[in-house]
Amino acid sequence: MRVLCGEEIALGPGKVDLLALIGETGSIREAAGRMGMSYMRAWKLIKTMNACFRKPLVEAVRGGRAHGGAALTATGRMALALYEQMEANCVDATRSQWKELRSLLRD
Amino acid sequence: MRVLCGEEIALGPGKVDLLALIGETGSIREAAGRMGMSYMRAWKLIKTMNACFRKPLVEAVRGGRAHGGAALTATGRMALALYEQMEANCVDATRSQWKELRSLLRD
DNA sequence: ACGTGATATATCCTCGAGAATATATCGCAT
DNA sequence: ATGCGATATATTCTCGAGGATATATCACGT
Repeated sequence: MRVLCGEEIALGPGKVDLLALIGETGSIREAAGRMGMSYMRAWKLIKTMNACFRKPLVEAVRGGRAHGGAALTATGRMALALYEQMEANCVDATRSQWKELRSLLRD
Repeated sequence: MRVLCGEEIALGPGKVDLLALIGETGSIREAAGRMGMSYMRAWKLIKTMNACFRKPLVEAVRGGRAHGGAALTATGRMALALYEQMEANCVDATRSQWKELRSLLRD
């Protein structure tokens, strides 16, 4: 499931996982590391997300006591929650057809 | 919405549109033309689909009275119908969250 | 003032997906 | 036999997304 914004992908599975991890860890670098992706890649995903929404989903600070960090904004937490709800609802609403379709698939 | 089969995409928006057009036109070439894609591309999509399912979704004949053509198999029609139902159910099941999420998006 | 560890951003480079091209094949009609 | 119009498949080529690398920036401790 993907949420599009023009040609860009505003939200997809990868971006959502990243959001969740940033919420947990409070760090872009740490979140990227846990997903096995480079900091660069994570940062570009975040840049895209922030550009797609009216308000940023992630806000980061440089320097400071903890040498910087990142956190979800209220909009970010809202978008994450909505996406997860939508996904759960989809799985639920397609269960019977999905079962039938899987039986037609090879693996 | 995408249906995966290992690493391959068994069904996605493009493939489903192609299936529908083949059902209507009875020809891979004609269907590809209407979607503005090359015959090669359409043929590769079909090859992938047929490989992902236990039985082919599209069967084609070469030569003959009408100089060949293509048609959906029973499995093909079933898969197409199931996908369309799943999509409709998803849209329905996520309407409220989707509306809320859209209000957070820029466009 | 300087080191530190995080974010921010530009620049180069690689690799592979997909387009383009070319060719083979089929089965019937004439 | 030969032509036709469709499918079938290999081969070559191109281009751009994404990774790798390098560097700048920040703000606080010490």
